[in-house]
Amino acid sequence: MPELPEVEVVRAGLASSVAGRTIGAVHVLHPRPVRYHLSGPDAFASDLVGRRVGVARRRGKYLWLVLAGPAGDRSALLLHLGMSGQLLVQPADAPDERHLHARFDFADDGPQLRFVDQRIFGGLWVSPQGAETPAELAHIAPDLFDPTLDNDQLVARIRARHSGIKRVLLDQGIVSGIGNIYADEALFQAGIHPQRPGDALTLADCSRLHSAIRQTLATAIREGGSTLGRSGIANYRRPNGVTGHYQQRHQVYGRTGKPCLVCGGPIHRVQVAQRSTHFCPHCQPDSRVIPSD
DNA sequence: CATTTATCCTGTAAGC
DNA sequence: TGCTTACAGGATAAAT
Repeated sequence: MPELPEVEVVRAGLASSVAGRTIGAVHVLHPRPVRYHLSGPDAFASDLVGRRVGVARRRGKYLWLVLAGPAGDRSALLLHLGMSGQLLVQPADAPDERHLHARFDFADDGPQLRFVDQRIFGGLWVSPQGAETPAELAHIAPDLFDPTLDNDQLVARIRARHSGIKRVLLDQGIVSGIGNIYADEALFQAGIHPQRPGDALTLADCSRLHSAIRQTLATAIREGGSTLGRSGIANYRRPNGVTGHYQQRHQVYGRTGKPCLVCGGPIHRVQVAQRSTHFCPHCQPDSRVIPSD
């Protein structure tokens, strides 16, 4: 479930656990997660050994570790968790996790950084000039916490789309960081039907949606993100192994058929962009424009 | 051109 | 108990 809140919590966890440490060895146990590092797994490892980890940054669902090193080198270790990726900081003597695909040992022989990913949709690669903003992220829009976000432009782009608003929110080229869970939660909070066309949103709708997204994401970050299910394998955890708690605050996601916490009516589920979409038909009417206040 | 779908993977849970 | 099918946090190339 790594969406913006989970990635931000992971970023903060890495900032406090691996920043300032020097990479001693890199073990790639499965080639797929480093598929975007075009020179191959061995080159991926050798590009990182001896580098000191600096600041941990994030944009949308991507995060990167700036690498201090030879003067003038501005490279970064770029990471994406995909659907089921986890970054765990573990003692060197901890047994290998199931689906452990890459391990970073540090020169101080302290806890290791491990990349674990059941579905292997995630990826790790070195971005040569990626210290500020990796070139690989050129097509990814700023997220709602990015100071460079142009809100007027965002509203214009939303209202230029005829697709349903949920599909628009999931498009990382429009605004980044929002995934399936937080799209549903934010649209519920804003009182907007997920299939309302973007070009049918009023300015007041956009303003309410903007506030709802920011509040939803900010609260989720404070709660450590959302950890779903009980199976453990593919579940999101912070690098220190602690689970998130925001799933307890979900209003619509995963609540199909249960009573809406506002009006009591049943939560519906439909498919939007091949993703399960949860909403309250009463609180999120299809066509009617809801007054701002 | 904008928009939608099919696909990459493994695992779990539900239905028969 | 076993087998089959649907579904799961995302991103993107290919098709429409």
